[in-house]
Amino acid sequence: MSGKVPLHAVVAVAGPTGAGKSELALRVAEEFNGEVVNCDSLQIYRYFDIGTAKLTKAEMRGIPHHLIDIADPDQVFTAGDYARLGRAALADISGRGRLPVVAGGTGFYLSALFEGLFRGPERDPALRERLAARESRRPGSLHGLLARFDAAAAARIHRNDVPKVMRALEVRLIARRPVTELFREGRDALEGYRTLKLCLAPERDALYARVDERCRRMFESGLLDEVRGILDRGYSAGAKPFESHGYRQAVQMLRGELNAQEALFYAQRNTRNYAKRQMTWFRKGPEMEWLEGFGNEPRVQEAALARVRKFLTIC
RNA sequence: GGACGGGUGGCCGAGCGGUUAAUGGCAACAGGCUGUAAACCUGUCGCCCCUUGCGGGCUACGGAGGUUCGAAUCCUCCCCCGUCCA
Repeated sequence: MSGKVPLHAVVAVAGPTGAGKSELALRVAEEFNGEVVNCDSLQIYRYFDIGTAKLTKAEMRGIPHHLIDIADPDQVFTAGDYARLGRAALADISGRGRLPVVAGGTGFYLSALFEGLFRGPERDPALRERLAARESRRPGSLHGLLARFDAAAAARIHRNDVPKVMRALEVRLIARRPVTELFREGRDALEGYRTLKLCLAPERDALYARVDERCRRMFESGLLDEVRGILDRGYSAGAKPFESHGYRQAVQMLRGELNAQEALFYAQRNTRNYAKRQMTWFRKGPEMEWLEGFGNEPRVQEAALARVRKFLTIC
């Protein structure tokens, strides 16, 4: 570090769905003159409100929120896009002398924002289409191809994980260099900031109970109507965000493939499974400051605010 | 009362005389993840023991008997469940 250039501060609030990230982030933003930057891969999308537990305008209590409703449902949005927009938001907020508070449960986006991605080519739809066709003709052939072009990558990516095999191949074909080699050149990490990463870690059973309850309320408060509305706007039920839990089941219900009870059951179950995966992701996260409990608990909020206060005095 | 069909590990569901602790799916638990990530993928999964290696022991397919070298698989009786005829 040069020591001359003052570093801006940024706080992140991570944790599994339903842990109360939004509430805690809001609290931190209110307390320290901050603005919230969304880091949820689905709140990015317009019209997907109820099922993504987006805060309403009123719930935001006047605190500016960024990177919410910035993409249409049929738009391809990647971690790279997120990292770019996220950094722009950070710069903008810091530039105005305010504190950016990143909030969200998409671990991959969080790492793309802070740790960065490797410097490689972006996705190439045409190439992918060709590769996908090949794979569907002969399942497993992509992994075989990768083994020839980039043995190291083939060794670390399971042959069944087609999306990752495809990305590795795509990189190799476009950059004409193995991904593993590009990885070694490091990531495009965020610079110029001091970061404090908080991660909510509620007790498992309590979290699951809350997730179940939350899912029920989503259906009760019009998730189905929301989905109908999105489809009425002309978006296909095959659009990416419809693949997510809750929305997937709502679509199936509209098609008559599930009844209300089943839809709720599967939505709850998949959300619980997701929460578990998030915890796995964050557990290994570097330099995480753990907060046991939910983000809306006064006790947890006090602990978080104290932590942030201390962090800001060092900055 | 009669005729069929069925009761399998937390659930669903194969197996129908022997390499079967028992295919598979789900759940559960653990984990991976460098541009679609709320996605995609992997491992474990009856109990106990030597942390040793495809190792050893025990308990398991509604219950009780029986046939057999050997049964979840065949026979008998009983108990449940479903459909149909009365």
